[in-house]
Amino acid sequence: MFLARDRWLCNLSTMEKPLETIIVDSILDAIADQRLHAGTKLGEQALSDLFGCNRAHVRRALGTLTAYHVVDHLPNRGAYVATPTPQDARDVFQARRAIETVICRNAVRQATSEDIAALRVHLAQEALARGGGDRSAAVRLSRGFHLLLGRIGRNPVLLRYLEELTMRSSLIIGLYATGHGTLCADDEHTRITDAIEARDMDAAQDLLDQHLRHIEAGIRFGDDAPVTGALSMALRRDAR
Amino acid sequence: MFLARDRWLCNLSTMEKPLETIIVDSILDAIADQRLHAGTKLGEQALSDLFGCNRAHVRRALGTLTAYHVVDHLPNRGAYVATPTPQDARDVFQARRAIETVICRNAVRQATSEDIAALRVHLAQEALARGGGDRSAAVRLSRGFHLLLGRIGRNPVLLRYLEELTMRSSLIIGLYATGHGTLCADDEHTRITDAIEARDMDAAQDLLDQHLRHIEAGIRFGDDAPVTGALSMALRRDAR
DNA sequence: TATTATCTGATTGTTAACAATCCGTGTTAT
DNA sequence: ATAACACGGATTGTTAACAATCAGATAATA
Repeated sequence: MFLARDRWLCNLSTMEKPLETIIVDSILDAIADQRLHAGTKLGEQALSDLFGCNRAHVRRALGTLTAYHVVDHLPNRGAYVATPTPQDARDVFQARRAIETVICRNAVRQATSEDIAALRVHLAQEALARGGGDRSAAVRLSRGFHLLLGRIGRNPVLLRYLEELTMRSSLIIGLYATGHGTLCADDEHTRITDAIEARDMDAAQDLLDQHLRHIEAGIRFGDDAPVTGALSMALRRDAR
Repeated sequence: MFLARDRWLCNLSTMEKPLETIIVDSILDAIADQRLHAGTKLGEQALSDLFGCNRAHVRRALGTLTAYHVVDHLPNRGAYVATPTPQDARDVFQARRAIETVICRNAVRQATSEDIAALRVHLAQEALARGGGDRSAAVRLSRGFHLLLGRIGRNPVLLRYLEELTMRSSLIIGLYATGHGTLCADDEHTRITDAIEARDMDAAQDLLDQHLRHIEAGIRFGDDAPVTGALSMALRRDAR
C-alpha cells in the first residue's frame, strides 16, 4: 500500500523518545511527501498496529493533527486527511504572506554567515532534486527552504504558524496543483537568498511576497470541487 | 456526500457544546479575566471534580490548551498556566502586528454597515467598563475589540491565530503590566473604527500597528523575573 | 424494481482499574 | 545540625474492557 510501512517503522526506530510526536511527524511527513492523499481515512486501529502502540496514543496524535487543521475529525466517524477548499487555500496563502514577510525581514536582520551558508546548501539540494525529477522531494525541499528561513527569523511564534501553514500548503498543492509551474521556482529561492545576504530588507520581503503570489497563482482554484480528494474519498474503502 | 450535510444540520438544531470545549473556554475565560494567574497548577482531579466529568475529558482539554501555548505541560508533573518570558512577549506582539495589520486591511475592504455598527456598540461597552473602573472587564472587552475586528476580516486562519495571540497577550499583560496605561486606550480603538468606516486602508493599518506598539511599550519587560507568576512559579521546581 | 427497515460487523467514544512517577515528610547516620 | 535516604500519599500516565454509534449488507414490502 502507499503508506510505505517501511519508512514509518524506520522513523519509529530512529527516534525513540516521544511516542506521540513520532506518530504526528510521520503522518505529517507522509502528507508533505504526498504519500497520504487528502481524504484518506486514518483509522485508529490501523495506526495502532502500524506503530505497535496503544490506541490512546494514536488518538492523541490525531487530536494534535486536528488542531493543526491538517486532518478533519468527524465525531463517531473517524479522522481523515483534510480536504482544503479553494477558500481555505486563499486564506492560507494570505496568512503566509502576512507571516513570511515579517519572518523574512527578521531573517535579513539576524542572519549569520552560517545561516546563509545553510541556505546555500539547501539551494544546492533543491537544484539536485529538481534535476533528478523527484517531484515529492522537490516539494519537501521547497517547504524546507521556507522553514529554514523561518528558523533564521528566530521568532518561535511565527515559526510555529509557518510550520502549520506550509503543511496545509503541501496538502493544497497536492490537491489543486496543475501539472507544471506550481512548485517553488528554484531561482526565486536563490534570489531571496541573495537579497538576504545583501541585507536588502525591502527587496527580500518583496521577492518573498511575489514568490508566494506566484505559487498561489499556479494553483487552479476558484472552481468547484477538489479533484484528488473526491476520488480518494470515494475509494477510501480499499485504504484499510 | 449528503451525510456530512445531515451532521451539519444536526449540529445546527441541537446547538449542544462538546464537553471538552466547555472546559477549555472556561479556563481560557478565567485566564483572560486574570482570575487564574500564571504559574498556578491545573490538577486533573480538581478539574474533573469542578466540571463533574471524567478525567480523560480534562486531560484532552489540557492538551488543547497546551497546543494553544497558554498552559505548560510538564511530564509526570502536571499542567500549569503558562508563564511567558519577556522574549515570548516580544515574539507574540511582533506576530500580532504581522497578523492584525492584514486583518485590518481585510476589515476595511469587507466591513458591512452592520459590522461597523457592531464595532460602535462594542466601543460603547468599552467606554462603560472603563468608566466603571472594572479592570478585568476592560481587559476582556479590549481583547473583544480585536477579536471582533478579526471576525470582520473574514479569514478564519488569521482569526484563529489572533485568538491564540490575544489570549497569550492577556497572560502577558497580567504578568508584566505596570499599573496604568497598559490597557488599550479607548480612543485608539475609536480612531481605528473611524478609519475603517472611512475605508482608509492605510490609515487603519497604521493606527492598528501603532496601537499594538503602544500596548507593548506599556509593558515593563527587559527586566528579569515576572511579577505575579514569579512566586508561584518559583515555589515549585522550575521548568527550564 | 425500487424503497424502506432491520441486522451485523466494525469503528469510535467512555470509563475505570492498574502502573509509574513525583513531592513532601520523617528517619538515620555522619 | 545537616545531609542523605527511604517511605507514604497523591498525582499523572497507560492499558484494556465496555458501551455507543456508524456504514454496509440483507431482507421485506409495495
